[in-house]
Amino acid sequence: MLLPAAFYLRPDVVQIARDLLGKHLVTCMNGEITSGIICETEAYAGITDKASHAYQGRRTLRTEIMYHKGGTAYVYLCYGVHSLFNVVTNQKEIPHAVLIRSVIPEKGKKIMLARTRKDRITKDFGAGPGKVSKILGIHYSHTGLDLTTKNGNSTAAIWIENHGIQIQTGDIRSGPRIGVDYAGEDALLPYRFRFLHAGG
DNA sequence: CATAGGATCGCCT
DNA sequence: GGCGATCCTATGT
Repeated sequence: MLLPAAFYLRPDVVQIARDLLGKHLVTCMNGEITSGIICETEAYAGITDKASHAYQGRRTLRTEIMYHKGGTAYVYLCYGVHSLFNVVTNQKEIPHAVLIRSVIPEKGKKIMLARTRKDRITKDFGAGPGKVSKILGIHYSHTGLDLTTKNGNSTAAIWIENHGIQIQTGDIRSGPRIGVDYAGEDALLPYRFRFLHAGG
């Protein structure tokens, strides 16, 4: 059920990005549980990937989290407004990560509506990395949280569950990542994965 | 210390 | 489809 550390410690970040499709991303913020089914991800392949924050082994206060062991949350602020949630993968010191780009709301929909100040859940409610964090209550201050325990810290916990959803290869679309034009030829790598669920 | 820019979103036309 | 919001982070002086 709860994804074990071994899931994240595997060496192939692209495979992990595929495997995360259909898994449940769960948060518990101040006692409020919300969750969504992951249906879009992007792999960021560490020091050799021009699109990665850790390209060429860059280490800064922000990216240091990427060098933690697989199963750690890497959350950072984008465009001054959006917290983007990533799953760190691979062994300690190897800065691979998977960006979660969209989820289908599952548990705690009422809480999500309150967080977004909307009155109903539309089809694109959890589509987009900024929206994923918004509806699940994830903030960039949550960077560094351990995803392999439900305990987190006193106010926040994030984890991922396997509910046994089987995804056929034909239900996955891959393609280039979004918003990484600056990455030259690496911008063309097919590191983005989408789960084509029923109705979408 | 100053500055430029970003793995986006929502509202406007 | 075009654009402004909004502020942290990284880098340079």
